[in-house]
Amino acid sequence: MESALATSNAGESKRFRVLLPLPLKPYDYRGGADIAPGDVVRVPLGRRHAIGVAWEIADPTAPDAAPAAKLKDIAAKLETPPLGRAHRRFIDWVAAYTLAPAGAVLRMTLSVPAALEPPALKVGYVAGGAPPARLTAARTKVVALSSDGVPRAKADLAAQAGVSEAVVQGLIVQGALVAVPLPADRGAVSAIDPTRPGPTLTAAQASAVAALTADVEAGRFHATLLEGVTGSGKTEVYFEAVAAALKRGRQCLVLVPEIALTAQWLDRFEARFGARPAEWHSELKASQRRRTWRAVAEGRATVVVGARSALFLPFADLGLIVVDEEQDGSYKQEDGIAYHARDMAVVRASLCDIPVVLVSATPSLETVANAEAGRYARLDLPARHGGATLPAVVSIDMRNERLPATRWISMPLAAALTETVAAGEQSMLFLNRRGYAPLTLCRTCGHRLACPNCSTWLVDHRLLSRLQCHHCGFTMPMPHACPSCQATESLAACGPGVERLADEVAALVPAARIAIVASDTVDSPSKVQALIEQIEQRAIDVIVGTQIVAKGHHFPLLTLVGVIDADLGLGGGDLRAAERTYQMLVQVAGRAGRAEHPGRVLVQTYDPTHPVIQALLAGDRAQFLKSEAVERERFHLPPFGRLAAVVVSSADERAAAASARALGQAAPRDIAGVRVLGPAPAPLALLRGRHRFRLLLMAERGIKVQPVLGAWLARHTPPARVRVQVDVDPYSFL
DNA sequence: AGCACGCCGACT
DNA sequence: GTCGGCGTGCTC
Repeated sequence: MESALATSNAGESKRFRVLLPLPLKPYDYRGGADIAPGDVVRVPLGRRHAIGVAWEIADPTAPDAAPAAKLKDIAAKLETPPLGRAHRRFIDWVAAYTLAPAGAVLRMTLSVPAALEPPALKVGYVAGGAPPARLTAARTKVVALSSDGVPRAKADLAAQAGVSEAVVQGLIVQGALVAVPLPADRGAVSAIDPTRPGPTLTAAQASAVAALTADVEAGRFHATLLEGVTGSGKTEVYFEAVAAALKRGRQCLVLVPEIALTAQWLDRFEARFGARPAEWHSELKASQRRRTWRAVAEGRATVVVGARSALFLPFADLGLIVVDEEQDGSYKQEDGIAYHARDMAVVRASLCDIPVVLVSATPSLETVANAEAGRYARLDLPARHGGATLPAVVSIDMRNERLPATRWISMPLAAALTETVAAGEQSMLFLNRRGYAPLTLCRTCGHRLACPNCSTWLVDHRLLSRLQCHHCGFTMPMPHACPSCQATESLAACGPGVERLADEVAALVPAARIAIVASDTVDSPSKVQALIEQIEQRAIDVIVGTQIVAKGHHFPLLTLVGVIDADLGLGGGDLRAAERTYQMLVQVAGRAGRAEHPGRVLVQTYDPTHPVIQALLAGDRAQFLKSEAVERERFHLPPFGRLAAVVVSSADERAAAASARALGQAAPRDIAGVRVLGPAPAPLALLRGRHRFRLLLMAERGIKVQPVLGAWLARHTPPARVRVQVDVDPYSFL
């Protein structure tokens, strides 16, 4: 695959640019004829060694080339599959786009240092050499077991002989057992079988499959939006595209927003292909991570399902990328290198020259715009069951409800809840707030319990009996007295979280069996599985949950959905607030009445005339997208204009403010179609102990913002303790 | 990111 | 007099 090295005499050395997984530019090293671009190498760096990738052959005459006298030799080439040219170009592309040092992007690929080293040699032991000196009963067992000549690891030998490892160790020291190398555990080869017969497809599914299969077989870049409501069979359709790529011997990557929610997805995959795909997410154990990384690099893992970071895995021969739930906000990485995995998936597909499929029931405005402009093909799947009746959505105007300050469930919703539980059906209440109460204040002096590291209130988590900051990891026990005025019995919970809402449900419907579902109560795939089983077995009557209940699972008996505070996400002037809230509410509403049971959705709101609420009530998605697009176009917001956020932060507030001001002064002024707003304190002015200021660059659509940003930021070098982070295409305004 | 160097406060 | 805090700077 690699371009052949120019013919060179053996032993002659070349200059290589070596990219290290550090926030540095590439450094030049000397390498012999055994080194080729893409090789993973170990190089001396200062007084230590570092692992990096031979990126390309360097030009010694380049103006910024290091002087020959500074060059050091590449110390070794590691036994890791080389990083292909397309992958290296992808890393360079992401670095250029996000204005991050290429080394920092490489770090996302070389995220498992242990996988780069040769696998630890496993040692087994066989009987041999000296017979044991004092033949105890325990030693006899070990000798008898090992006399068959089969090498066993120390722990296996001890376990199988029923003795402790100390006994085995004693025999090893004596020389009665001798070490022999065990064959390295290379991990299982994928048992995923694309030739198993697929499901029977509807005509619409079959034609979508035909289009995607043709793309896979052409083996060329092509982006497709696969759109269809839940239950329209999108997953079956892209499974067939996966099968087509596998039949051609190529690897597939399926990106999903949150791996914890994919137990049902994994079951479906296994039902179709006879085995589970490799998983990639942050909760993997070190050993699994190492094995999977290696298997992906060596091409043994044929299908990977993973969170956004899986996009940087070193696939040996990627043939297809699928981005499921492409509209999901969790694809956007905010900290460190700010990138959008959906957009970068399209870039990776383009550089690898392979198809990419964006899948959604409610595609993002960006993706719809790309499809309408003809940049993406569009495949629509109609609902399968003759148009499963959409649940009736009704709004409740909370301004007329006059609820006491410690209640959040309106009369109509309370009545519906009681009826539904009495009928033996299930309900779901949606409130996007974890914990018991979002704010605790002192009734005596008015003091509010705030995070010491962030400008946010501490959230009362009664299930843990602690206060928690949702932005940094800060947590403390609930104090007995007010920290400010020392008054006791004076701290009051303000506002609802799901835990408190569950209390209210329990008071309203004492017989109801309630499950609180939030990222902190259901935080592992096994807990998700257990919860789903409980719901399916009708052991739960009311689900009270945050946004994690919005997607995924099909519960046939769920006939009532109550949205507690539909306006919650709409404040704050975030450019995507309306879109995000609408998507979320549509998904939540979609949980109701999926089978024969008709469902209903009650939406509590203080602003029933808001376009988001109106669109939800009317069930008119197209109209909503259109009016939202008009708004964004008017203000030159994405996708009709470009944004880049610059966040200046430091533990030292004055230093951060000074740098932010300096950047404001240095901002480009005379470029047509570009303007810079700010600096202003960021909405989260203090985050994890750092004071933050924001600047926002707005540009017309056709303008490449990276050169503008690059030139701008080069005009001010902040002191070391001040960090300047750039977010091209920011999602939130935090 | 490491790991050095270097320049100011509390110890043997 | 030294030990050691972590601010600043460099690594081909």
